[in-house]
Amino acid sequence: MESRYNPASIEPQWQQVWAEQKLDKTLEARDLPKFYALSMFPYPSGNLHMGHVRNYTITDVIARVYRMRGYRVLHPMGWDAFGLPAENAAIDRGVPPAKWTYANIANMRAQLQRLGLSYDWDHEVATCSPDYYRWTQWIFLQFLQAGLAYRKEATVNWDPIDQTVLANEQVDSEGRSWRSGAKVEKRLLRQWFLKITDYAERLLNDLDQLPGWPERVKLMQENWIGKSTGAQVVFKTEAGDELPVFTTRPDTLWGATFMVLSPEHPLVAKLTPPEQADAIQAYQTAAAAKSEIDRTAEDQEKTGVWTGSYAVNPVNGEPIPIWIADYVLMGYGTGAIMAVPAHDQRDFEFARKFKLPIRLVVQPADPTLDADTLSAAWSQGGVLVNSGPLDGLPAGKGAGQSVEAAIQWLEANGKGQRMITYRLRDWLISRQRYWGAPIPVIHCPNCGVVPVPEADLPVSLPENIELSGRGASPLTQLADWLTVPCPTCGTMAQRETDTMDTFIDSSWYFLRYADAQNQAQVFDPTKVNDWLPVDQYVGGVEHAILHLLYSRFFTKVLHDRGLLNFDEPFLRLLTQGMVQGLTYFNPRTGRWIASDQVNREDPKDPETGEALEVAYKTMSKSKHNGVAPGEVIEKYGADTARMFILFKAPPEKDLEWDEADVEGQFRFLNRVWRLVHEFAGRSVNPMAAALTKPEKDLRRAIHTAIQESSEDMQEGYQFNTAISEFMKLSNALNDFADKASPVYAEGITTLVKLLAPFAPHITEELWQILGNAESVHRQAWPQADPTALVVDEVPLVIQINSKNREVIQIPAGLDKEAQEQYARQSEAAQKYLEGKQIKKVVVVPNKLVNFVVV
RNA sequence: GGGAGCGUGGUGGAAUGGUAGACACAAGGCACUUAAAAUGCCUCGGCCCAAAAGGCUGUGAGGGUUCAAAUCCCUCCGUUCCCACCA
Repeated sequence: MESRYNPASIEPQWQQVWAEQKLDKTLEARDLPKFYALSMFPYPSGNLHMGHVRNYTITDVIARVYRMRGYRVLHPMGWDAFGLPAENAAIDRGVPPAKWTYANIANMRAQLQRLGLSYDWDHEVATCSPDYYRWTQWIFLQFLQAGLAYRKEATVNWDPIDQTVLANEQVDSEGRSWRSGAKVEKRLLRQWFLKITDYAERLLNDLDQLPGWPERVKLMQENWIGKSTGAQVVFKTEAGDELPVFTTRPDTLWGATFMVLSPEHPLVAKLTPPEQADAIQAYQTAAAAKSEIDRTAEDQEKTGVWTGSYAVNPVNGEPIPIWIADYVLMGYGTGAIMAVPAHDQRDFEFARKFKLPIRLVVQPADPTLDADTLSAAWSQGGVLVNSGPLDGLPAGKGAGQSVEAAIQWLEANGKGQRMITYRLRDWLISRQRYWGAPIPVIHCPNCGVVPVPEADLPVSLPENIELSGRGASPLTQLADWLTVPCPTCGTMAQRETDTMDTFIDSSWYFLRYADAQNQAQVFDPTKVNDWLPVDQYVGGVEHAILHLLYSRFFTKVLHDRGLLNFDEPFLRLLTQGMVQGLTYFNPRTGRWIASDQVNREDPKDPETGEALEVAYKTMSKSKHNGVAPGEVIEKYGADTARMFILFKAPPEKDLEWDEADVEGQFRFLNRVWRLVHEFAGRSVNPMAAALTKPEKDLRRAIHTAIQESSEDMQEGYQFNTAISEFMKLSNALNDFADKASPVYAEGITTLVKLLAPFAPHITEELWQILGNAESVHRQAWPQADPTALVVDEVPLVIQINSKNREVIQIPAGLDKEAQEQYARQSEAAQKYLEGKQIKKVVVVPNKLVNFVVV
């Protein structure tokens, strides 16, 4: 009867049974409460890494617990399948991107299935499939109709040797093309944008509606949207041209002693007298040659050139010189600033370097500042001085303070107006790439930009192509594909050859999952409104900004188009930490060495014999750490891998993968295996009228495990402490003598059920060995019996002057006086209270009594 | 420079105002075994005492609030992440 726990044989066997029985099919019964559990879908790179395993295991446990609690659960999986790696692989190996991608999907799907993840594969989507991108294109047309998609010029990275557009990630830190090594140039192209800025205010405000999101993610989104309130003030040049500036500190306008324009500012040429022209042009050329990185680098010394012109400060009529400097960016605000050196550090450094005047307009009570001796800009509080109508006001942004007063004064005197700006830019979605969803528009010489009629969707991507990595997108070379009659006038016209940013594909996939196979519509609104919003979303914190913001934007737009009855897609969000692998580092050679080549006790470089440093690296980014999920699963089984990754650290924290610790989880599962096998087939005594003391204690242990692990799963998903509860229960069962007791039987079945969402295969096997025909995954999640949790006695801590002196057992639930009486009779009290005067007694019911004595 | 977080045994971590170190990993010892593996049992923050009993001390450092602080407040140190010449 006794058999060894052999995951390699039972796991695939049960996976097959579950697949045949469609155990993980999504329940559609409308009378059950719904739960939508979602993991961020992977890019099909070809292989699962430990970060994936962690992500999907977390969501799978949540989905399984909700099923056992009686919910109908949608738990789908799919593929974020468009993107650059497929093109790179195509160039390197001469395989068409589609073929490479689908092969990877097949491979990774098999790896996911091997982990025992309870997906309903009937809801699978792949963003590169025409069934999917047809609707991505349809949604783009919705944006176009809503006036939320438009074209404007924007720069791209241009490789002059390969004659191709490069993604930012294809440009190295020196500004060279990764493939040709050519110095990358900037080129202007007309490209498509989505007007996410129209939604900036809602995307910001609605963060308040997301109590189930981590605060730090909301804060990151808030910072990314970057709302700032201030004023627009128009300065005039001597020639009468207008130079609007945006400032968050309009109260310091009286302290503006010069202006700075971005070197690219369109008025620069006009402002420059001939004698300054050479200097200005030289500076502009130098600024243009600087890479983004150089220009935004920290501790960059201030540079700049005077244009030779002056502007008039509208609040006091003073002429102030106009400079250009590369620390002012054309892409932010108006590309021009008023400089207040006394109260802005960058302006201060600039003024000191070029000997420009500094005028104090905020004077704090202490220290008393003097513009001549100022060592840094004063950006803190104080009272306004030298500021005409604002003199004497407290500096600050609140009502009645200087900023608000300044805005009101500017508006009343017609010198400027209140203005709100956002750091958020419109979303550039054009990619000069092949492997993406084609933007469904046609350029007609007569009609201009014409949307492809919905009936003609999808605009399919020709799949059998060859990529060279040189020249323009292959779409521009395919005459058959490129040339089509204009849908409006019939003239021969050309298709748009840009494809969409892959972030578009992933901004709506969670909607399609609810109705993945719909051929007639993007989705049936009834189904989507039923399943959505997502109840629990799980993924890496690296997506905290872009993906989550774009998905929220899409959901709001589709809501406003009347397609959805909700406008926030994800109710609760869990951002899981990274998985890192143990590696060794040789500080002299700078080489990383995999852990399996090094003796842990005495890490030495296998080639040079030098001592090594221990380090952890992110699994997905390092090739040097030899731990792939495949090997671990082969050696210990999927259940052990799942248990380990959940037990090792709380889900939000980074996790260091160390194979030595995996053994511990394997041993725990083996112990459970033995416990159940030793029990199975035994006869169980009938329930006696009264439980013995050990039975009562065991019953309390059982129901404590239920109670605690259920709480751990409810609040914050503390899988690590939930598993430790299972271990405690297993230890209690192991120590329990009367194996024929009905309470012991209750403990065994409870343990198997509690463990089922975590280790689905071994529990299914053990459940069957216990004589059950139905799957353990169809059982109800155990309920804690409050009567079993009741304790007769509690430990009481006796403190004298807050120092622990003794622990005694007292009856539970005593009133304060009775509890104090027990405490007074304790040995510690007798010993330490003798001859002392009691100043105060603190009684915490069922916990402690503290005697404060002198 | 701005924002957020973290800092607890040899290690991962537990404890969110009330017995610090749950549950594990590693390590050491013992039992079983011809032996090994597996398994079971014991010890395991530091210091004092021959040992036990016991005592003192201990959650990055310093201070504060409280009968009571890993937990709350202030200052500093270290570290991680995000953003950043953002007007």
